[in-house]
Amino acid sequence: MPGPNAARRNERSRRAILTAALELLAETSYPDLTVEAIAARAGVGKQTIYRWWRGKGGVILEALVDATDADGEPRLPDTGDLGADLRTVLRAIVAEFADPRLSATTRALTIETLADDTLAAQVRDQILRPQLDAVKVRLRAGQDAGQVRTDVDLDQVVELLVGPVYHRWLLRTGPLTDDYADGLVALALAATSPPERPG
Amino acid sequence: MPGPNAARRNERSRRAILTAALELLAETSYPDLTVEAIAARAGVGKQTIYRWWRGKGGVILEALVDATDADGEPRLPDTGDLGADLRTVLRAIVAEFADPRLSATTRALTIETLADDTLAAQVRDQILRPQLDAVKVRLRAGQDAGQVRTDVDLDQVVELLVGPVYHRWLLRTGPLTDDYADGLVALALAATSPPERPG
Amino acid sequence: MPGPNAARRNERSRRAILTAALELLAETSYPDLTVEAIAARAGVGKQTIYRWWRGKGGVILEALVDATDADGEPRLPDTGDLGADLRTVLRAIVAEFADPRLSATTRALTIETLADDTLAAQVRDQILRPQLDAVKVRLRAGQDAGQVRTDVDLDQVVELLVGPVYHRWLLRTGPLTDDYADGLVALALAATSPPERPG
Amino acid sequence: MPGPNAARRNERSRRAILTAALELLAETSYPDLTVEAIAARAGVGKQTIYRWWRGKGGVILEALVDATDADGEPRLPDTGDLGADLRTVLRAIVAEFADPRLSATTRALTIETLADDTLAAQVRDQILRPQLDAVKVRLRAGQDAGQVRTDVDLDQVVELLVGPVYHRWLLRTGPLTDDYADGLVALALAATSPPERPG
DNA sequence: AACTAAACGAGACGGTACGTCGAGTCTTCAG
DNA sequence: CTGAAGACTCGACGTACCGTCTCGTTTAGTT
Repeated sequence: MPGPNAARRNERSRRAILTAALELLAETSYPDLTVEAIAARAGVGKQTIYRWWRGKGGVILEALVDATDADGEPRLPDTGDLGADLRTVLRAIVAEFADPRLSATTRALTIETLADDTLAAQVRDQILRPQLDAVKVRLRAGQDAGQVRTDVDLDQVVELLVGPVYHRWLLRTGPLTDDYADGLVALALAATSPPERPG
Repeated sequence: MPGPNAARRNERSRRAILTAALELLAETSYPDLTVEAIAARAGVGKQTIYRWWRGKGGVILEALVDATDADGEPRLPDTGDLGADLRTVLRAIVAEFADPRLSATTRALTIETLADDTLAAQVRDQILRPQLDAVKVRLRAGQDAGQVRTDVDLDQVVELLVGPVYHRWLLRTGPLTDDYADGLVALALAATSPPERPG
Repeated sequence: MPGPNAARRNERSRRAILTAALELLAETSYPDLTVEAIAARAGVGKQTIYRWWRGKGGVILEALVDATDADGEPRLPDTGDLGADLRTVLRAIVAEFADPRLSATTRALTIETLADDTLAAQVRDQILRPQLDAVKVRLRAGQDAGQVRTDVDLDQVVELLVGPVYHRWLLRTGPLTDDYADGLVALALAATSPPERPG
Repeated sequence: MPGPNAARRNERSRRAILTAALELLAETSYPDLTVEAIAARAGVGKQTIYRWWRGKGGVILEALVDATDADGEPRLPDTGDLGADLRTVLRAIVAEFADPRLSATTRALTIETLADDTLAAQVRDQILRPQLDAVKVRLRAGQDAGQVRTDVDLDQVVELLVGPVYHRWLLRTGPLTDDYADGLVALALAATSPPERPG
């Protein structure tokens, strides 16, 4: 995307920068994370960072995208039991937010996102959307199987599941546990289960 | 709370600082808001800010608390129609997040909150909790009136309403409209309405 | 000289301030000596210092004048042996400059003097002049006794004795010893002894 | 001497800083001279000053050394007439101290010198010593020519000439004129002329 | 295999803001 | 109604990073 000739890019430096950034993020808070420190830790000139990224936000984003891509396309299990499948994925999400190590990058990106619309769009499209869509796909399968009403907006249902977790994590209004995840799934299913068919 | 003798505090300076902070926040992004600028705008020495607050985060918090307190105890309407009442409040919340002016302070506090647990707790208890509790009170009234199942955790229901809005606002995954608010209320009601009583 | 009614002045505070100033001067370098510290040490409000003095320079001056006055009018010995008397006084001066404790105040006043003409005049007239004049008086007695030429400016001779000491002390160009003092006296006497009277 | 790589140093910035410092010193008193003002006047970041100097004292020192070096090795005239030569140089020294513009830097360095031993040593060795030595050289020539006694310490004689000037300048005890300079030379010569040779 | 141009490490640069310190002034309150 | 205590405005301090800008030095990809 940027001006310089990407073909000549030093992959070793790129990896060192991403690694250093994640390491430092695990050691300090995000506002205390500096481009200078990343460059020093990576054994790299500052210019090499600014040549390829717009700042620390971009570096963190790419680090996270890299990590996510390694997992391949996210795909939810489909055991036929919609509730069980949703519980599985929501428990995983809750666990990720509860883990201070894993949530450090999320926290970092959230901060940067609040002030930088460009970055926000990238985070949304490259990281968040695929994960939300995976849930949505599973819900659609539930619709097809008659377990979910057909007159609901599936995007909204996804947010009904994920939004409260995000809210609770950011604002620390309560514990992030498996029970909490299960409760959310129960509520979401209750909200979207089709009306009883009269005999 | 801090060291200096609060009795000798200059109320004029305090007000000038809070006002200046809110003004500047409306003019620039939060990361561009500096203590130096607040002091200059307020016609106050920087030391007077650092004497009473720990940084710009604390100032914004107090400014917002002040503004909130002025409104008095938040109290939801109770017209007897639970759905209508919830739509009213959720539309208000959505409108607030959609208004760039109003959401600037919220955005600012959210950023600071992500890196400062002390501040996070203050925001939660002094600003957020009262608002959430107001919704909760209305829901409990709904429970008493038999409009809401008695076996649900009302805190969780509140989050079911507010969490998705917060999620959508922060991550910009969709528009914040009245329709969206109404849809959330419909889902929440469907999730919590008591089972049909057989005739 | 100052505005406030001197009659109402609190002598206890005045003494406490002067004492605190001298104590602190012995503990830290002069630029590190602050009005704030003096006030704190003396158990006095800052205003009480600014009410009666123009700053730390004035305080130090008064402290030194006070100390000097206690010694009464300086008077050089007159044993009839001009050389011996001058050696006595010059050795004392050299010793005072060589003593780090005693020279701290002198150093402090000199600094302040360099930037404040008013203070410089006070130092000159209240502290320095009496000391120089005492030497001058002894030299005049020498003149009367025919030991000193009558065609020399005695002020200049005094400076001939004291100037080099001051120079050496300030610029640290050599040791300040009794031998050095004696050498200066010898040179000064040689410069001012009357011509041989032909038999 | 400092940490950073001197080879990469920007000579333009260095010159701008020294020039700005001298300009500002001519405009304000030394205590009112701030690093911030020097940086602003020089169009330079403050860090660039602190990177290469320890503070304003060091800057002034280097500015003065630079100016002095430009003059090359100081060398006193030797016309054969010792008295005339000494009068020439002492009149020059007196004139320099009497000139408010020229004495501003001297005054500044003296202040800093009083509180910083490291700087004092630099001033002594790099600025003062060469000037004093030049006088000493001329005196030694006088000794060789039989105009000065061989049993006097020439360093002491130099101080006999310069010390009183310094003293009078600092303490403002009298005017700094050519007559004063001539009088000092006369006294010094009288103090050091060899005894009459009996015919 | 030498040439050339870009990316690289290093780090100095002009800046901005930080959080602290002290100056000198102004206000409050106890004796 | 003085004077201690100390909060106030102001402005400089010295530091930390920002993002830009040279410097030589690798390191590719031509020629």
